[in-house]
Amino acid sequence: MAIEQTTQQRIIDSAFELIYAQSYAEVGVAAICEKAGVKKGSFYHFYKSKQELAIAVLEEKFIQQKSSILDTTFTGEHAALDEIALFLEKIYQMQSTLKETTGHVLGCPYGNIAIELSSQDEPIRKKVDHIFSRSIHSIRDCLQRGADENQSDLHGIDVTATADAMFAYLEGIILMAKTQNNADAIKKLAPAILNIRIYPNNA
Amino acid sequence: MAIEQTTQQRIIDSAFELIYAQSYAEVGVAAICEKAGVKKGSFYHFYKSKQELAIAVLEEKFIQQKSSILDTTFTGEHAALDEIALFLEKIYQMQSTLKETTGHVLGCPYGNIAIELSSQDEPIRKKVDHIFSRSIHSIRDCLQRGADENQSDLHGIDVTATADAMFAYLEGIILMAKTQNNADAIKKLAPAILNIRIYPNNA
DNA sequence: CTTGCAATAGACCGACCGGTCAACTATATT
DNA sequence: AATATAGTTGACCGGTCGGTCTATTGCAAG
Repeated sequence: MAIEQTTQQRIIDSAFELIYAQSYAEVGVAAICEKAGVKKGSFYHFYKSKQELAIAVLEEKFIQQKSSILDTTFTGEHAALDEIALFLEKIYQMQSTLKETTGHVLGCPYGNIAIELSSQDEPIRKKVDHIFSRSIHSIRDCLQRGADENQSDLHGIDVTATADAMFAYLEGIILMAKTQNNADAIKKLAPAILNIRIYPNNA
Repeated sequence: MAIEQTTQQRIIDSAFELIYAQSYAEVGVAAICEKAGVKKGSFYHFYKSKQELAIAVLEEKFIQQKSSILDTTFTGEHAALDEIALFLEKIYQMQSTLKETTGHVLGCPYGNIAIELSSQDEPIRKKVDHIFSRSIHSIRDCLQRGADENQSDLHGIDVTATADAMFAYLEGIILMAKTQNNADAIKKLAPAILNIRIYPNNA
């Protein structure tokens, strides 16, 4: 049962938790080190800067969440829109749990970083952009299958643009839930994602 | 022609510009004072803390933007969905101009603050929440009129929830544009806002 | 002319920031 | 046992943070 974690893993986990609960700027390297039980010198042995750590955290945590959430939701076993609805339900559950345990709806860890740092730190902006792309990819594949199988009225949509739009809506309702500090906003607004559509050449 | 500004106004304008372009945490009181041409002692004569200033900035700038954007868009002179489309077009224009002038799509000034500080600073969270409520109010009134007049297929929708959903979508596409540092994302995703609908009792 | 107060000025504070560094230890290889 | 290397330690750096304090100015009312 002994959970043996490497120093690097403890740094990444601590950094994620602190930054997610607060913000990138608010969490200092010293706080991350303290939580991880690591001295500052060791920290800079593994990462040459706070920024480099942040990028490692984003990648590591996304990979974890992709396999635990995205890949278990978009399995291709159910109707496309059912899988999307299930996805939002899981997001709601997570934010709801966060509210209960921490007192705050913390929102999307990647969206939070994107908004805080996109205009100040280009490497981090690109990292989040890439993570968003990979998330949207899961939605796009789901929609593509639905369109190919003539599910709902998905036939004829611009699959890529519609996946982008649905993801944007998801980020939007998470932002509202965080601003209201109330996860129920997600539950209330979730259904509307199912009738988002973008069609080709409607410029 | 002499634009005489009070010290307080210069502080608020400087703070808004700096915080909008960077972030709340990244911009120090000293930087705000320097940009405003004010000494620190004067700053703390008017505001008892950086937080108090931030709240004043949010209120002041929202009032300005409400009268210059919301009130000139949602006039009741056009069809409801036309006014909403026009609103998104204006948002696109603003972000596009920002990209050209500053090199960055800066996103929503209130959404940025909400995400950065909601889980750390309750008074600021509440302030942004209230600003969002007032913005959504404009959309709701617009939709209500459209529903009353049987425009499009707006009759029978949950007007309040649909207004919330449309606003969430707006925030979402602005977030995507900021993350991609490309205002065109707004233009591409904007049309889908028009078929967002939430109906009563679909729990 | 004087009293009083809003506004300005700028030196100063302890705390904390990200990051560096030289010294030390543990482990694996030869 | 000797060596090399990865990992650890904690003191230390200059700079910045939000905020305080005292002294001074400008102006308006008596």
